[in-house]
Amino acid sequence: MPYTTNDIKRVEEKWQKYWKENRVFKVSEVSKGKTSETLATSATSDSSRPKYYVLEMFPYPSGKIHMGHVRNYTIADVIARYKMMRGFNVLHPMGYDAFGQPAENAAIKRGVSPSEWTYKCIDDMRAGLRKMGFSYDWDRELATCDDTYYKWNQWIFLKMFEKGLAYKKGSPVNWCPSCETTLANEEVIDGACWRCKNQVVQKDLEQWYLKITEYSETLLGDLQKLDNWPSRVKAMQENWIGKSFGADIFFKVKGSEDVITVFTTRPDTIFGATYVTLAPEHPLVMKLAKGTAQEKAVAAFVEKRANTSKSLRMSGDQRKEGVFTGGYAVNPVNGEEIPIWVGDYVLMEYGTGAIMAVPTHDQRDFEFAREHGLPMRIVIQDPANPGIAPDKMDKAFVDSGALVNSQQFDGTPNEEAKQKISAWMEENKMGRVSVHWRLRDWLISRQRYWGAPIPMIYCEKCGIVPVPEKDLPVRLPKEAPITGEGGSPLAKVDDFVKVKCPQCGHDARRETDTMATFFDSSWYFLRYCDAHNDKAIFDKDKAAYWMPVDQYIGGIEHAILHLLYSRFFTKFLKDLGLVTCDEPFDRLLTQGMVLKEGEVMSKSKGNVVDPDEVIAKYGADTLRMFILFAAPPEDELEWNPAGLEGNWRFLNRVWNTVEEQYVPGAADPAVLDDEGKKLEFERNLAVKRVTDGMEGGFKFNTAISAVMVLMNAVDRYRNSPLAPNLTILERQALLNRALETVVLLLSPFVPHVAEELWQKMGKTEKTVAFIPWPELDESALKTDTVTIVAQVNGKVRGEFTVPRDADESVLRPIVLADAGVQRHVAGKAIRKVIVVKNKLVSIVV
RNA sequence: GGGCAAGUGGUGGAAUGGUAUACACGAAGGACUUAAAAUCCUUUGGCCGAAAGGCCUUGAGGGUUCAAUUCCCUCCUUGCCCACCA
Repeated sequence: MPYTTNDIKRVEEKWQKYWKENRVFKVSEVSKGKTSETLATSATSDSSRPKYYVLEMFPYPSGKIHMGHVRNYTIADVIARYKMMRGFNVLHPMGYDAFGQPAENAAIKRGVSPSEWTYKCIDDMRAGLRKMGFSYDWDRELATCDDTYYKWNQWIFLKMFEKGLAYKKGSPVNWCPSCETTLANEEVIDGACWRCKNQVVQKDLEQWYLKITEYSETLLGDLQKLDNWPSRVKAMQENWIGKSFGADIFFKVKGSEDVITVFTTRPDTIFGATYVTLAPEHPLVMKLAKGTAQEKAVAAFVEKRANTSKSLRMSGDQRKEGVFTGGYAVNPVNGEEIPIWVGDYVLMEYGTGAIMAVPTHDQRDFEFAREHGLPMRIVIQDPANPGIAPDKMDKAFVDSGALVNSQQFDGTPNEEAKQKISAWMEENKMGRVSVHWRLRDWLISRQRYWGAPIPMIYCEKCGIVPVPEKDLPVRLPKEAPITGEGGSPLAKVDDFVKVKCPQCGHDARRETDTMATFFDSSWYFLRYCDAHNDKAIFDKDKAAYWMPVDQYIGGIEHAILHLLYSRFFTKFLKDLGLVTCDEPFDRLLTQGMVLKEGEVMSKSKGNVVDPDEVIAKYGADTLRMFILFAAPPEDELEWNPAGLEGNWRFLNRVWNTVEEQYVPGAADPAVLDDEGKKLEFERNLAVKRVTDGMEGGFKFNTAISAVMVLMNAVDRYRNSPLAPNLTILERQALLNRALETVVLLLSPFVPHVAEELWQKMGKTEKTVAFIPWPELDESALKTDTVTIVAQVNGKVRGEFTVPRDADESVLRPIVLADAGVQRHVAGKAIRKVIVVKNKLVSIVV
């Protein structure tokens, strides 16, 4: 019977039901050498089996799964199922990153509670995931909005507070006026809110921060351990952490006790500093201007700057504006008095908020100096332009050269001078060698409702008091006035706010901000190790068994935020003694986007293809196969209905061939005929190619193509004449073996069809997911003869079938006897013959 | 401006120094059919040629090598990330 739409539905529902009811993918860890109970249908759990933890980035439950999810989770599912067949004890969990703003927006728009809306979405999501046939251990499912989960968020926060890693400070923060909440630096993209794309402004607020900077050095250094991460993700993190080596240099302010410390990565240019520039927010700016003719101009500049949003400043022409402060600084290396300016191109948040300007050797300083007519002095000679005058330069010279105008350092190559001058300055107390980081502490408080409450209490007598551990979780009140306006909704819930101080017992107020949702997702992979523990965040031994995640899969958009925060949390929890690994994710695969007509599929572009519709027409297996076959997992994937159709036809062909050609019970032949040998060769070649594809970087597209090649060989074998020394049954046995291999090799990709065909083959002992992966018979790949090519002067001139492993003495006469080769060799002297065994003979004339 | 990828038939893509274009899609022709769908078979990088065969071809140019999509240099294009970070 051909494979029709009805069959797909029947077969896919049948197996999804079977997997669910028998909890086939429930996994048990081996803890303290003890084996926990396991279901008969799933893999037997014995301590000799190595563990494998496959994880995909859990979804935000927006309602329905989309093609991006389908791609992400299909890739993970193939890996999980393959590892199961290879005998690993596989943990493959799923959950929901369920806190966040869309739930609040839905509450405002539709009047449903965020909780109700979210749990409904989770139900829909789960149904969508089940329809794809993913091999999750559903017993470990979690949602970050459950108090059984966020209780431990709060617990981590308290531990961080205890260790001084969570602290509150007032400072200018990124504020999204549309979302009415603060944002982390990482959440501001091109000056706009990452979620709503509105312009972000700066606001002075008291906020909670996590001291991620405490881990800068190890977050940077440990990137080196991540051999199996894409290099570009590592590069992005490296950039983001941004370690700069250089020097802090002390400039005394003329006529005052004040000292301006500048940071520079170019101490070699110190003799070329012709002015100093301060950031507008620098505390000395107004002090310097006070009482000078510049006072008004400086005040106006600072004011104007304060009223310009960061995003506006960064957009536009980036002309360098600034004014003279009226003050002078003394260059410590030569006693020169140079003017102090305030300029908008100097950022208070980076370095010391002050720079020494060397216009000849820094392009920004150059532009500022030109704009404002400031002096320049060359201190590094451009080898291509010796003796050029500063006013003849059209841009700063930033390459290497020897020092000039630098006293005792004249003639020193500048790279060498960096070290020498720094050391010399340090010795003479003019400066010190220093390192600055781009990474800032992580702002985690949000003025929103749908998040984990920050477990802190404000008492007039005792100050900031942490909620005692025994009082966790601090539950989110069910009802709160969510309007999207006027700050934290929780502040308006009296029952929540009013609390007794845990220390003195007097009236106190709760913190009403909630945690950024990236907090929730920074440790969920640890909770999966022991998802229902109500006594502890997780059992240490269980985490030690499962961690690190062996294979993590998700989108490149999380290359910085989520992955950096997760690394930070893992390191913190390791310091607490709860985790044994340094890094949470051993291997990382970043899957490419799904495109349609060259554009990313997205709701806003209106070009989405609904997975449900595809499943209804072709089934989940066809969808899975198309997604895996059309492009390697890391590449972009162009949605192609014709390709989908092609994969559907292939599955039909496999289905029909098994139904019509597979006859159980045939006995293997003692000796193979030539056609049989060929089939066994192709069968083993497919095993080798699929296995290599799985082990060497998840090349699913070529793995599937290898199975297609095997199917082509099966058809050829069926249509070949029966050899005289074989019985029909013996021939049948070879065909059966090949078809069994086809089904097993395909099973990680198309599990429903594979289960059904496996059953049709009469193999009912257990689900196909735990049948051992086909073994490779290397000897079948060693044919007696091989095809080699002959090249003359690097060009292919002939093809030969020769005995395997023949050497030059055998090959040379065969090749030279060939007419095609002779045409190009005759009459010329043979200078060299190169033989690559079983591959080619190369003749140089 | 800095960093990282990538560029191969009509299309998605394959090949990690050794037969460039595997596998699939699409297209063309054929078989089956009253017909269509489905299925099956054949052909399918370009140019010259009746054929045998020859020449060209992996963004462009150069280099290393008997041999380069693959290694090296220069340039062009596209995508992504970061960015007045001193």
